[in-house]
Order: sequence, then C-alpha cells, then structure tokens
Amino acid sequence: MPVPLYQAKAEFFRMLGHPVRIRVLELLQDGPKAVRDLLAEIDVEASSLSAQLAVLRRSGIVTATREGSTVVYALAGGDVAELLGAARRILTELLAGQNELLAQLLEEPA
Amino acid sequence: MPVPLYQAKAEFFRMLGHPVRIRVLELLQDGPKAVRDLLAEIDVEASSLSAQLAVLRRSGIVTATREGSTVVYALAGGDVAELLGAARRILTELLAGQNELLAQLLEEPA
DNA sequence: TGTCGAATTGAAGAAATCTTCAATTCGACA
DNA sequence: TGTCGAATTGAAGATTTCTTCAATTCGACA
Repeated sequence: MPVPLYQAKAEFFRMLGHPVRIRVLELLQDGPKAVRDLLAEIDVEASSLSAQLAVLRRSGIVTATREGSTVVYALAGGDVAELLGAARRILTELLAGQNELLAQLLEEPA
Repeated sequence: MPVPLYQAKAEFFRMLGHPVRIRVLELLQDGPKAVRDLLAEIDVEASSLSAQLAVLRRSGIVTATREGSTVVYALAGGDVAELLGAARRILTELLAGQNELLAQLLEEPA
C-alpha cells in the first residue's frame, strides 16, 4: 500500500490548482502546442510558465517533445475534457449559489 | 467580468487539494454526517478537521447545520461523484503510466 | 566555432497553506 | 446558574508554493 489513494487524489487536484496550469490544459485540448504559442496566449513570464509546465509534466498529465529548437506540449491522454466539464458544472452551481446569497443580502439590509 | 473563469476553476481545484477534504467529500457521498462521525473515520485533530471543513464550507460545496449539540455536514448538491469519478479515471491512467516507467527503469539498469 | 532564440533551471524572497495549542462559543442538562 | 461535550476560532510557527531574476542548456545557422 504505497500512497493512500485519497492522498494521491489530493495531490492530483492540487496539481490542477493554478490558473496558468488550468489555462494550459484548456489550450492543449485543441491539440498540441509549442511553448512559444502558449506563452503568446497566457499572460505570464516565460520562466514562470516553464515552472508550471514542469508541474504538469511531473504529474504525467502532459508530455513534452522537442522539435527542433522548440518544445511542444500535448495532453498525455486521459479525458481531461470530462474532468474540466464536471468541474465547470459544479462551479457554475456554486457561483450561482453565491449570487443568490449576495442578492439576498442586498435585498435585506440589516 | 469579476473573477476570470480559469482563476475560479483553479481556486476550485485548490479547494479540493487536501487529503482530509477529499476524505470528507467521499464520506458525505453516503449521506449527511455529524462532525463527530467524520472525526471517527479520519485520522486528524479536531481543530484541523474544523479548519478543513471551514474551507469546504466557504467554497459552498458543503452545508453545515446545527442539530442540538452537534453539527451535521452534507454535500450542497452538485454532482461531486461525477467529478471524483472523472478524477479517478485520469489518476488511474497516470499511476499506471508511472508504474510502466518504473518497470522499464527496473528492466534496464543503466 | 560563435552566437542567437527558445526553454529550462537555480536561488532568494514573498505569499499562501497547514498544524498545533489554547481559548471560546453554543447547546444540553443537572 | 454552572459545567460538560461538541465544534470552532485565533495565533504562532513550520512547510510549501509562486514569482522574479540571473544563469544555463540545447538546437539552429551563419
């Protein structure tokens, strides 16, 4: 019994828990992309992007292959779209709930 | 445009990124549970569990209701099972991939 | 070979997160 | 009212994560 499963799950979600990493995964759903292209679409320093790409690589959710002088990243497989979709559905509910709450607070000033 | 969506997503995943919080969500899938019962099933200090429950509460993914002298937590709705399922499928692949890699390394000692 | 561009790495400091311990709140109940 | 149990909160300290800047690696190509 190496790593307890719930700990592996927690690490997995933590790996997803960064705006730049989310953006990268979303962009890679349209197909492989060179670092340079990712950099053009995400507002972040090159070295910071590299660090976040390294996190994704270490987890195994993306692969990096060198092509000439550039490096191309791709999803390693796995239905990332399904995961992000499920997350979006829940998130939509949560945000809606928060808006309701906000609306109530505005209606009933103490 | 309040919070960019990819940032909300990242925060959402970060909220999931803790072993105790994962355990709680898994346990709550069987129905509402009192804090005392969660505490009995998870190996953690009471105050630490409280802190993690507070994180879940603030995100809105669970609700807490006081019943007499105990507090009962429940999933706030949202298909958490679907999300955890999607995560497990990807995670299974990733772990399998890592095992392959490990096996290769053991086969071909440099 | 020398150098340019693309990408990564290392180190240092800032910021966020976790755990622990002590103190506090809130019902229940004698 | 006084006190017990359940749960939360606050503060302090340790750990992890992120960003930035400088230095480095690796191809490409003149």
